[in-house]
Amino acid sequence: MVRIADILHGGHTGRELELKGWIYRTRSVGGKVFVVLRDDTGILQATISKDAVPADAFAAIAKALIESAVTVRGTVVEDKRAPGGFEIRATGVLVVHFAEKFPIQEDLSEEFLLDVRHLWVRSQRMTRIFRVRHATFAAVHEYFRDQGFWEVHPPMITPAGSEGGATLFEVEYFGRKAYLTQSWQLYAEALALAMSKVYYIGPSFRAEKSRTTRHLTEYWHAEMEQAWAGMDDVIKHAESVIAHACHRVAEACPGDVAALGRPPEVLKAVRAPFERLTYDEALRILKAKGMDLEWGKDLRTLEERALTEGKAQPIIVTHYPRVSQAFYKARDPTRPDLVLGFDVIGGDGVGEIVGGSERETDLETIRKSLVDQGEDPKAYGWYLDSRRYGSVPHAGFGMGMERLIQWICKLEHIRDAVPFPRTPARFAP
RNA sequence: GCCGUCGUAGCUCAGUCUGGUAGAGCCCCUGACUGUUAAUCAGGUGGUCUCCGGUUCGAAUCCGGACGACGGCGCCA
Repeated sequence: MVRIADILHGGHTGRELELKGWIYRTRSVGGKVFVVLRDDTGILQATISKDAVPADAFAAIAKALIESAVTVRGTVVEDKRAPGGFEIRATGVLVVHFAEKFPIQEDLSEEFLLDVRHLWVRSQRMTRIFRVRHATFAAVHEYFRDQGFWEVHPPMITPAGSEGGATLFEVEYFGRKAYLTQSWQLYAEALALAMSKVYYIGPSFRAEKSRTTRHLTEYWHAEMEQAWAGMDDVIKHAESVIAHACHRVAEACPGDVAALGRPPEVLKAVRAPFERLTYDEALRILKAKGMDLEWGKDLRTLEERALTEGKAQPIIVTHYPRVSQAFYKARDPTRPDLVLGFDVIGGDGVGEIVGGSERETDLETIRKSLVDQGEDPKAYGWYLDSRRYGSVPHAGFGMGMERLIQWICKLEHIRDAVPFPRTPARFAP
């Protein structure tokens, strides 16, 4: 089948061919109808003259509304008057389906677009993002496989959470309570002791009522776990996988990211290592900017924005205070009040893209952390077995795919990084 | 969990302060136009003013409540 993108690249100029697509715009001037068609690769104008096609076909195309499905047979010509510089001059045209009045027009509100999301996904903006998403997923898989990681899959239905008392979606499981996974974390550690280097990309669910431009209740999580590795080892993977994804997207869809507001040159220039600072250094920088954050408090949106302001690529913050960090994060042997944990923080309001850490290997230390956080170690019985049978240093991270895509595409809101976003207020369409 | 804004035609909104027969643009329909770029021009269709209750001779408008949505913060990826 002929692709519009190939026509726009001059690949079919002068040829007679048949194009299938949907009406994106239609204009009529008496004896001529200009129909802009879209397919999955772009938009192209078809020019239909009254005297070049059968009378009934002309009458049909003249009254076909936006989003009608049509096939056009004709010759591809280069013409400056056509949007995009190319058009197809029809010798035949068939309206496969006459669309009803399409609800989406020029003036749009966020609310309405979310109501008709199933139709809005046809827009140029959304299809551009989908192509970038496609390339991003491919790049992340490619990176980990090239680096010798095994793709292994955790369950989506789980008996408990991984982040202490965090917010889980409950599901009824044959009369018992189960939960949708919010991270493969605990399973990853078990799998890393089986397969050494493991990764996976899949959905995570968080029942947090977060009303922000960077939260979804259902999002795609790229996670990795590596045995015989420390924090620095996995930081390198985090930087490299992000850089690799940026490069691949820049190669695969430069026009799409450019149209979305992210010049492909910026993506090509993303390079590891990223700027790295410790939590203590971050606090000093913030203080110099007049933002006094109490030691021990997590960086908030405000602080993350200040730290990434003007940066062309994400930055990394390491060595967070141990207070209120997840129980499985390893203590810094030289500073027991810190953990060997890190975040990759993107600019443009995206914030934390990656969160990771070296894992605590000592059974008793983990037990104590669980108790300190008010958890019952018994509930983590199977997980704690990883510290009973051949416990080794290991580390890993989780990356929010939509956050990465949000950063790459410079999206104002994370919900556009996924076709049908799930947020606290909305789970339809 | 906290704070704020909004709800009128299919869509985007005005009208609400100061109560008196529901408005505009776009879409759509009809007609004109053989190079339009959000085409243009002329005419036309289209309403449970979110819902419930109250005040009033009279409520889109004033009062009370409910519901829904959007935006921001916190938490996280």
